[in-house]
Amino acid sequence: MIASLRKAGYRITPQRLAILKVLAESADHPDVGGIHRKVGRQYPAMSLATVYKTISQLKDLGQVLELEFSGIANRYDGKKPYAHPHVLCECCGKIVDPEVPNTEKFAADLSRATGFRIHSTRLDFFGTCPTCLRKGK
Amino acid sequence: MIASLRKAGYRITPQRLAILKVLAESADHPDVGGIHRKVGRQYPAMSLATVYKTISQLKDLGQVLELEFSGIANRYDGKKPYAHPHVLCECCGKIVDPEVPNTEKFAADLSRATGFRIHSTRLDFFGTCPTCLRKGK
DNA sequence: GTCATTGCAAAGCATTTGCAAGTCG
DNA sequence: CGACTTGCAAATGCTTTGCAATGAC
Repeated sequence: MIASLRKAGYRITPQRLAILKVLAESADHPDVGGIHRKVGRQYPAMSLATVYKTISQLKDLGQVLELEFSGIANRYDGKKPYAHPHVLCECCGKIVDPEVPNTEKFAADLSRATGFRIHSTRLDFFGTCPTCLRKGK
Repeated sequence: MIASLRKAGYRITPQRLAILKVLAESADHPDVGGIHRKVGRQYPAMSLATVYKTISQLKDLGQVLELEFSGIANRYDGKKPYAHPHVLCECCGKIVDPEVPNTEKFAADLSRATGFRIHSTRLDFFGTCPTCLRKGK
């Protein structure tokens, strides 16, 4: 990620490094608020705007995947920055990456059927996770 | 839709009828602004809030499918109010329903693999439609 | 020293909510 | 008539933007 930013002409600031670190280490698909909170332990003056701006650059460079939601804050995946299915628990907000084969074939079939050129894919499933189910929904 | 509202104890007002009419007749997955604009030809005083409230009720009754997007307004489908794949043109905003088989099987496999109980599904594809491609992207 | 970046505050949008006035049943 | 609805305005929550001060290279 650092190399990618440098190559694109962006400057490497301590704030950015801290944000990259959180993104690279988080397996839980955090939202901007969550990233800001974690980085804030080291940089209490960090602005939300800085997190948004840095993520936007990483997104443009293809280093981070943005999971868009309406109603709730977008979530970010710095570990697998390419389109893949997600399952979200509507009870606790947890997001997991299920094993699903042939997701690209899906898009290819679709492109053939509709004549669209497909740029990106969104395969999301919403439900209740095993932990929340056990707690009685 | 009318019967469904009445059965649920909601009143049938002229404003609601006009909104239902637009939803039932629109094949282009309109957003709230678009619905409001169309209904406004007959009811210039119609409030956006009324459109939002009516759609929310229809959503609860399962009579309308809400397509959530972040960044752009949500779109609504009153013709096929159950989860199905969509392809959206990022250039002109057009949404089409492609033919894709076995989408329920997808969710079933996933439920087995993750232990989640799946409530709803989101299969969206983003790209450029043939018309916009022809116009040179 | 330059120019990108930061942090703050204000603006922007889609959506929701509170409430007085109006109306369906 | 009483309870549900309407329409307005204000509020909310996430995200973006403008701008002066700061800091990377």
